[in-house]
Amino acid sequence: MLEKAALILDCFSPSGGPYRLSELSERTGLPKPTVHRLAADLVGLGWLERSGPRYLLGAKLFELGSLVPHRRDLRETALPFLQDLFEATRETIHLGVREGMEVVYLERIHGHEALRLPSRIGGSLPLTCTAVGKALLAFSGAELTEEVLSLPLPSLTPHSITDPARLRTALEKIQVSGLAYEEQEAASGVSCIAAPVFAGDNAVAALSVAVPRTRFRPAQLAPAVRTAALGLSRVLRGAGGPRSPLS
Amino acid sequence: MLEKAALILDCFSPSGGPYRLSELSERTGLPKPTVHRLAADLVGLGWLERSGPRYLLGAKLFELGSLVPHRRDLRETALPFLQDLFEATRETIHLGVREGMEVVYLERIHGHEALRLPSRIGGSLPLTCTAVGKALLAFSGAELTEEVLSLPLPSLTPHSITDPARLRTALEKIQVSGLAYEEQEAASGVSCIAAPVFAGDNAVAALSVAVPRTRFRPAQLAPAVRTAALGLSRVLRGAGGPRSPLS
DNA sequence: ATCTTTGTTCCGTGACACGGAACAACGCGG
DNA sequence: CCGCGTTGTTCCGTGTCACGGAACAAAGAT
Repeated sequence: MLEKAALILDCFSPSGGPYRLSELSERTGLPKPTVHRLAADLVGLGWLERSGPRYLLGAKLFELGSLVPHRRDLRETALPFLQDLFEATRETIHLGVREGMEVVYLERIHGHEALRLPSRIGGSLPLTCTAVGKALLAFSGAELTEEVLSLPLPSLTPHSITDPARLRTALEKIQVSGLAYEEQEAASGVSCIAAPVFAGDNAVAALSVAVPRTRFRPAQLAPAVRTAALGLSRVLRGAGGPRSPLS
Repeated sequence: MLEKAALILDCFSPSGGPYRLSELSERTGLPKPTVHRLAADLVGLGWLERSGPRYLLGAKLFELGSLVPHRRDLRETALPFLQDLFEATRETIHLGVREGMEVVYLERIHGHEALRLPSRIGGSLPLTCTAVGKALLAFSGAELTEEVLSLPLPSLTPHSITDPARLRTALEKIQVSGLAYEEQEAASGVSCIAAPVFAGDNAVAALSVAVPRTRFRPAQLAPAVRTAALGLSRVLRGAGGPRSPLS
């Protein structure tokens, strides 16, 4: 029963858009009466909302989602640095963490100029075609790198790297420089530069600046991103303590 | 069964803190084996996580919560204005909406100086003792005002307004000026100024600047807050269209 | 070493989730 | 205006699986 409720809620990933009863029934594979009953229950709990014939994710989920400790704490301590980075660049800023073989975005701030990007808070993208993802991958241990390279590389645009050899050399450069670049691999017309945030040897997060390709000036962005990432690393080291628990 | 799962998850509001099995059992009133089984199921779905003997809210909830349309869309269109406001003031910025007789915060951005405030993203506070809440209340129709005034007024600090008459005159001033003030009513040592965001006659949101009491200069903050709120109102009007559906 | 508290497993019982079928309410084209 | 496909809702008999007491195991506390 929980499982079926989860199936229903998962329909809303990643579009979030409203669905009708029969769409939910079709997408979940559950019979209509079952969806009807469960959806009603979920509405009662505030996990879904219903406006006319359409179902939407409910406010309660927003409330619960905001409380998830990992996400909330990191976002909270990172925010001042993201703001610094935004003020320094006035471009779109990302904060992301690794989850399996994907990057999950915890925060994304921007000004009035809306860049059309596939990244969304709470959403995930392949590690291999975003700057944040590459920064994370380059500092997540050799085993993960090998695993990623052994699988077919997904692509978001025609520019996404799909050649394992190219990716490998790219990762090596990132490990040396501490900076990850990406040009139109996640969205056409957008370039990106990212720096890893460390807590120990491995990256626990990464932050990036996304810029329209036409005005991408890496030399000017690099110091800002690096500074922000190092500042955050330092605060995390101090806050979590050097005793940082393994699990 | 869904209801019981919801009881468990609701234990994490508002602290979000980790709980042990028996704490969950006690807080929910459910017998231990039941909680044990449900918690295991929830972990399987990613709605809870378990580190050692402690349960935490899981990453899946963050993902789902980020998709809730009302919250996400408003937050997204408001963000550039929040950034403007932050750059102009370099103080803590809030974005909130009304939900029943409380204000729910959708966003809170700040710099390195951490103000100790009761407001949290996804969290809710009484309408009556926050600037955002008062701005919302003043423009949510007379019926709601009367209902709020007819009930005992909650307080967060000794400075919170508890006298209905005082609150009534305060609301009238807000309706005239389009600005809501609050001094140490939500947190001692912190003052706040808020402006409503309109979509039609009523406020759909409000945004505020929170400042340490000692450097609270309303005359300098007021124009900035008002400008941001009006800018957001204008964009919302344009985006949602003047045909804005009722439901 | 003993006791207390917490976590886990087991399992018989019965509540209630389940979904096919039948019905009602739309919306559309003729 | 009226059939007709689609979608939403209600009903209800069946069978399942959630339920939680009891008993056991593990971890701290004294």
